[in-house]
Amino acid sequence: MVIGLDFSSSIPIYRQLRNQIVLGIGRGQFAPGDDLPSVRQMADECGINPMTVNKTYQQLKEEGWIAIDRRHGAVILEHFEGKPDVREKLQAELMLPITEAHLKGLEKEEFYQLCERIFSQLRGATQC
Amino acid sequence: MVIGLDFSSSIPIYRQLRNQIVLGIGRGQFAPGDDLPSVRQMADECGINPMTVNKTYQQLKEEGWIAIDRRHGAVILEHFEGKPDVREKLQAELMLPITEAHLKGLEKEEFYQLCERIFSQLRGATQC
Amino acid sequence: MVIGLDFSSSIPIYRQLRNQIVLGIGRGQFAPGDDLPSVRQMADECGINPMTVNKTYQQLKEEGWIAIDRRHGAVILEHFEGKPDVREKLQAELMLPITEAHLKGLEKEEFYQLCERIFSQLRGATQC
Amino acid sequence: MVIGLDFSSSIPIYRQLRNQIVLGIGRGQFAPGDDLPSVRQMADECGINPMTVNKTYQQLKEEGWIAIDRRHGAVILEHFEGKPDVREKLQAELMLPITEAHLKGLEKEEFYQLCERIFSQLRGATQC
DNA sequence: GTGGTCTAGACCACG
DNA sequence: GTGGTCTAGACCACC
Repeated sequence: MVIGLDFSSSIPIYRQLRNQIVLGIGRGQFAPGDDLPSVRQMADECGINPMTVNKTYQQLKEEGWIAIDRRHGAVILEHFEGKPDVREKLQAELMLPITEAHLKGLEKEEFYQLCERIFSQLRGATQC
Repeated sequence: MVIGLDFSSSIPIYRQLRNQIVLGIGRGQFAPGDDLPSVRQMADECGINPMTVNKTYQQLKEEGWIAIDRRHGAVILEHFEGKPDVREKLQAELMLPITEAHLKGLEKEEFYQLCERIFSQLRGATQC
Repeated sequence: MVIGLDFSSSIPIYRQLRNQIVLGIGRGQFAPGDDLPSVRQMADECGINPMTVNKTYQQLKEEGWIAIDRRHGAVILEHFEGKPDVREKLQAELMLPITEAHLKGLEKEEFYQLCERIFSQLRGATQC
Repeated sequence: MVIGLDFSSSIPIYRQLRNQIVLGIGRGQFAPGDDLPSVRQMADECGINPMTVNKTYQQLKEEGWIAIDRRHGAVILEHFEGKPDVREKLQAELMLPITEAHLKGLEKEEFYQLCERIFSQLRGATQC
C-alpha cells in the first residue's frame, strides 16, 4: 500500500494518514483481519514521526475501524458499526462540495457520473 | 441572512463564515450583484473581530465569489467559472465521505436520495 | 480617450486615472497644449467622484505633466523635466518585474522583444 | 540575508518583505530547497510582528515561491512555473515605467543598458 | 520548537 | 462611511 502524504497541506499528517487507511479499506486493499504495518514500519515508510502514526492508530481504534492487540499490533475489524448518524454526517459533508460544484456550473448528471465512478472503485459495491 | 458559527469547532471561524456565505449563494439568499454586509457590520452581527471577517472576504475574493469594490464594499459576482478543475476537486472531496458511508452500510440508493435532497435546495437547480 | 478603471484593484482610483493619462500622453493621445476634460466631465465619463479627479489633476500638476489654468482648465505641458533621478527610479521599478519574469523562465531575448513592442507604441520613439 | 524595510513607505510591510524575498531568490541568496527563517525568527530580525511575516509567507505560498512544510517550516521551491500569463503581467508592469522614462527624455539605449545591469545581477542569467 | 487563529484596539488611505 | 494594515499578546494544534 502506498500512502500519499502532503506535508504542506493544511490537513494534519495524522489525519491524512487516517484518511488514506480508510480509503484503503474502502478499496479493498486492507481486508478485515489484515494487519496494519507496525507503528515504526509505517513511520519509516512515510518518513514521519512514530508519534504521529500512533495518533492515527489510536483514532482509527476509537472510530471502530481497527483493534489494537498488544501482541499482533493493529488489525482491521470486520464491521464498522460506528455511530448511527451516518446520514446526517454525510449530508453535512456533501452540502458544501455539491453547492460549490453546482455554482461552478457542474451539471447534476455529471455529478452522478462522478459518484458512480467512485462507487465502482469500492470493494463489494453494487455495479450499475 | 443568519450566519451560524460554531466557536468550538475545529474549523476556523473565517472558514466557517466563508462556507456559510457560499452556501448562502447556493441557496439564493445572496444573488449576484448583491452587496455583502460591510466588514464591521458582519463582524458585529456574528460577534467576531473585523479582521476575521476581512480574512473571509479576502478569501472569497481570491476564489472569485466576490469583488471588493473600493466604493461600495463587497459584491457577489455573477459567474463563478473559476479554475477548470471542478471535477477533480469534487472527486477528491467526495471520495472520503462516500467511502466511509459505504463502509458503514449506507446503500447507494439512499446516498442518491440524500444528494437529491441537497440539489433540490439549490437556487435554479433542475428538479428531478 | 477611453479610461479604463478597475474599481476592485488595490491601486487607488485617483492613481489609476493618473497612470492612464500619463500613458495617454506617451501614446500621443494627449499632445502638449491639449486640454484635459474638465474635472466634472472626466468624473462623469469615468463614473467616479469629482474629488477623485481633482486629486489626480493636482498630482499631475505637482509631477509637472500638466498646468492648471483657472480659465482654461488643465493643459498638457510641453516638457516633462521632472526630478533628475529618472534612472534610479526606473531601476528600482524594473528590478522586481525583471527578476520575477526571469525566475518564471522568461528569456532575456523575449523580454527585449516585449520592450521593443512597448517602445514602438510610444509617440516619437525611434523605431528599430 | 539582510532584509531592508522602509517603515514609512506606502508599500505595506508584508509586501515589501515579499518583494525582498523574491529579489533574494533572484540574486541566488535563497536557493531552491533552502529554508526560510521561521516566522518568529524573521519577525525578530526585521523588528516586525509575526503576523505580518505570516501574511508574507502565505502570499509567497499562494504565488508558488515557497511551500510551508508542517514539519520544517517554509522552503523555497524549485520551479516557479506559475500562471502562464508572465508576458502579459510583465507588459502591464513595464508599460508605465517605460512610458514615463521615455517622456522624461531617457534614451532607449540607456534603458537597455540599465536592463543589462539588472540582468547581470541575476543568478544563472546569460551574460551578454 | 513550528505555524495558525483570534482578539482588541489603533491608525491610515480612500472616496 | 469603507477596507487595509499593523501591533501585542494570547491560545491552540501539530510534530
